[in-house]
Amino acid sequence: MDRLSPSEARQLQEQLAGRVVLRPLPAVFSVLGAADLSYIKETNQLIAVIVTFSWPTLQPLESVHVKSAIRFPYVPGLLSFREIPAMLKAYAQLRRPPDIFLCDGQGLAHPRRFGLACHLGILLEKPTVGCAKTRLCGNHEPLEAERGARQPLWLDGTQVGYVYRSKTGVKPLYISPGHLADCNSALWLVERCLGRYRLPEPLRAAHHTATRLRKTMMAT
DNA sequence: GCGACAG
DNA sequence: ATCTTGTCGC
Repeated sequence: MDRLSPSEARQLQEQLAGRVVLRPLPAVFSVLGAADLSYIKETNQLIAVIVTFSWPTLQPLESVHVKSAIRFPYVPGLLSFREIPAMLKAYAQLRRPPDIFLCDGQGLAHPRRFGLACHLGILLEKPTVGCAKTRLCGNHEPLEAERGARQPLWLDGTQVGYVYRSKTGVKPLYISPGHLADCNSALWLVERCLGRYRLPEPLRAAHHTATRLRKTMMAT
């Protein structure tokens, strides 16, 4: 999965998309993981952070991070090829592997039905859920402004996820199953992870850690 | 050809 | 993603 051309990457996505399994998330599990990245412009590197939490209490368990050289440019639709190498490196540092992963990006809500969350799920063979801050593709009916409002996200006549207003008056979240999950349980998981803010707490924690590390490392 | 386009 | 201050609205 290293030095692919964009067209080869798209071809690989179409192939791997056939392996994605859609089904409800496990009813019982004990560790939830969340991953996020920050970018170090000066060295053209990525910092990958994975934070794990006990479920369902969401108490922090451990946090790992790695620096990784960028091997693939950012291309809309091919984000996973840029981020996954760093995420796998961080994953190897974990003492206790998560049962389920929350990802900062799309899952099924992708032109070839193979967003970042699907890719990570297939490689780790674990349930994953995608939670993106903005839309990549798909259409939906108008969303009410109140917290909790939701609309199915459609792509070519099939539902690929939900557009979900996590807080009143904020921009919605784009939630879609990655692997070993489905639209409804993906939304359920995100709802269960919400705290006071727009983003689910695990992703906020991973994002804050990644951002803080970037600034810390710039001074090194 | 034109607009859209996760992080 | 990152570059960036004040400011409008819950």
